[in-house]
Amino acid sequence: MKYSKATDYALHTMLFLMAATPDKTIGVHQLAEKQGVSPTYLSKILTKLAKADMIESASGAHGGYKLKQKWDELSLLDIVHAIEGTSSLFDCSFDHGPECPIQQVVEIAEAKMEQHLREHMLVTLIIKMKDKL
Amino acid sequence: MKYSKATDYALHTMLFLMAATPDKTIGVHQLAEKQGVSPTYLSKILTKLAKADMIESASGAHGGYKLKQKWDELSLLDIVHAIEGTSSLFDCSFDHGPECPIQQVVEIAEAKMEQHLREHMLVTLIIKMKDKL
DNA sequence: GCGTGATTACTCGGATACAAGATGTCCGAGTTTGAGCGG
DNA sequence: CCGCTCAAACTCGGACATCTTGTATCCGAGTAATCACGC
Repeated sequence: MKYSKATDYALHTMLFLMAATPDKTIGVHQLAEKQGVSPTYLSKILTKLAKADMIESASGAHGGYKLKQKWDELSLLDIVHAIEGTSSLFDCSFDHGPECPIQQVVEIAEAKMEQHLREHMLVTLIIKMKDKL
Repeated sequence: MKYSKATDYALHTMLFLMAATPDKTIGVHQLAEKQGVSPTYLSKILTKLAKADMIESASGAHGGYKLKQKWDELSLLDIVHAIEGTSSLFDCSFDHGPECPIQQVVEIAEAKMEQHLREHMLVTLIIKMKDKL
């Protein structure tokens, strides 16, 4: 049970974009190189973020990705959800009545984790690590 | 990002064992049938629980699995850890200094989830659903 | 100088390849129980 | 009635087979900027 590497790439890419001038578009190539990923693969991940309306892509020469408007309101959870999806951690496959007690406990636990991720904005992370990007 | 079905099977199997007379050994076949899994596969999962010292196996005729001593002290988290492993949700693959701030946030979030799972004992779940097994 | 077209530098999206892990099956080996059988 | 043997009913563990998902690459198509060229 792990977050995929895609989540890792997505998070770091968002930090890069925020650390740079927020309005500037940056090419996939440059973003990929910093993290040692192939540009095509990163592009796929960024497409997901674009569909989640967090960034937007500009095609053509000097194209690339840049942040959308409310980028300073994004939390860690937003990114995780965009990449990993929002479905529950646990699906009870045994039929015992309307609600599985195990399921309920796990869902609350999951909610606590998500709450913590929701409380942490990407912007505040930038401050902590701006010099290390 | 999901718990595997194996975790699901493991949890339910533990509940079955607890709902039955705790000292009784029950065959894999019977346990598997209730959940609609193949006995051989379930056996693999139960081997993990046995290695984690939660249950013990008795071979030979009338063999099967039964709970070990401190079964009433087991939490949901114990089972999850036994099956899913204990490694962290997130591995930062980007090199920026000793500690990745993202990593720290995720780890705390994860700890909150685990705390909640740790607080819920399997025994208390049994009470809620004893009639539905 | 200005429009037009070609070139270049990009992203986009689908198709595909590859790898790893989850899921599930098969079988040979070992172990305990209990029944059958001979003394 | 006792003890020995043997078959039956199990689990154990390793070796596979299969399926799904994550990871990654390739390429054709589209698009925007820029440059070249002709008027």
